[in-house]
Amino acid sequence: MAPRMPVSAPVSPLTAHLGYWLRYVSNHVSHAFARKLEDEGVTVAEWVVLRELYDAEAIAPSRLAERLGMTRGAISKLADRLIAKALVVRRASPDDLRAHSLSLSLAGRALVPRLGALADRNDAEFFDHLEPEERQAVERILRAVVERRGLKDVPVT
Amino acid sequence: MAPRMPVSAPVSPLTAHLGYWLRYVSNHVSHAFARKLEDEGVTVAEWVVLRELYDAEAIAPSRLAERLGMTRGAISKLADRLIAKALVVRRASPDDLRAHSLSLSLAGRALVPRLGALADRNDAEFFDHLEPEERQAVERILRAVVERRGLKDVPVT
DNA sequence: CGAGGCTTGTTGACTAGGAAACTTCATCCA
DNA sequence: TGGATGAAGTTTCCTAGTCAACAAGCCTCG
Repeated sequence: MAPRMPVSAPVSPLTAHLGYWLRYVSNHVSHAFARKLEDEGVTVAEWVVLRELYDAEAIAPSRLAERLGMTRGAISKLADRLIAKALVVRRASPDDLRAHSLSLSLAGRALVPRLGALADRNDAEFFDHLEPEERQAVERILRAVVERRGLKDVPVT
Repeated sequence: MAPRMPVSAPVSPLTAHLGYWLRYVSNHVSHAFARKLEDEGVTVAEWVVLRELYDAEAIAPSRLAERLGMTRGAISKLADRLIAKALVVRRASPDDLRAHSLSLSLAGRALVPRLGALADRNDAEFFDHLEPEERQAVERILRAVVERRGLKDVPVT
């Protein structure tokens, strides 16, 4: 009957949660990607914006904020940075004096494929050893989670 | 032969990368968890530290930094906050005058099970609809990625 | 011994994003 | 028509990290 430290109630370990593993791996993937992008002078958030603009031709900051799950404030600053890097152009809308539009500069458009290659390479480094079925299973499951939760805003960093 | 916009080289969409889906889902899981923790006045990073200390009795800030994949600077400030909330105690080591140790206060120890329940609930909200095999498959695959990359530092936010 | 070189923890400068206030403009409808 | 309402963007303040410089203390080996 030795005196003992207070006995603690059992609490699930961090590793018991799928969310833990998602965050763990996701953080490492993003971090590795960030280091690759560094050489091109771009952050992950900036890459996401550039990639989004690559398809969109031109897009309003608000819509971008919705799509990326960021606040308009954040987009405003992000756009400032991208404009300072001459990768993005901001234009005032002729119809609505409040509205603006963002689109890629020529330099921006030229850069995206290079960054895309880095993104491909990064993903491959982490996941290429998976069996195709495994890879598809994970993607399918994650998509289903998104679907089920009705998530509409996208992550960023 | 109408004049056309510059034709863009094909670039994989963001959604082509598994890393994208990991980040997407992970961000939402963490965010939802953060909102639950809010009621208890604690952040996700703080929860991770508390949970870590729950098992460890006492631990050096540096070790914590390694385990959590944060810098010592970040841990230093994080500890300040937890101490300010009276959830954690910092003691100087008698042997090594540089070294400190962090451990839970009684209030901290009492809080962890409550937070653990929130963590369980949060994970369940996102992933309980999965078939057990699906859930296990995802966990197994993510663990394998970690193993394979030799990742040793853990994510945070 | 004692000087150089680690390690430990803290601090300050900086970065990126969120929340909310604010400006400017459009719109709607009484 | 003109005042209320609300949307678009920007800005300010706050938080929470990193990085790099630092002080203090340990340790090693000449």
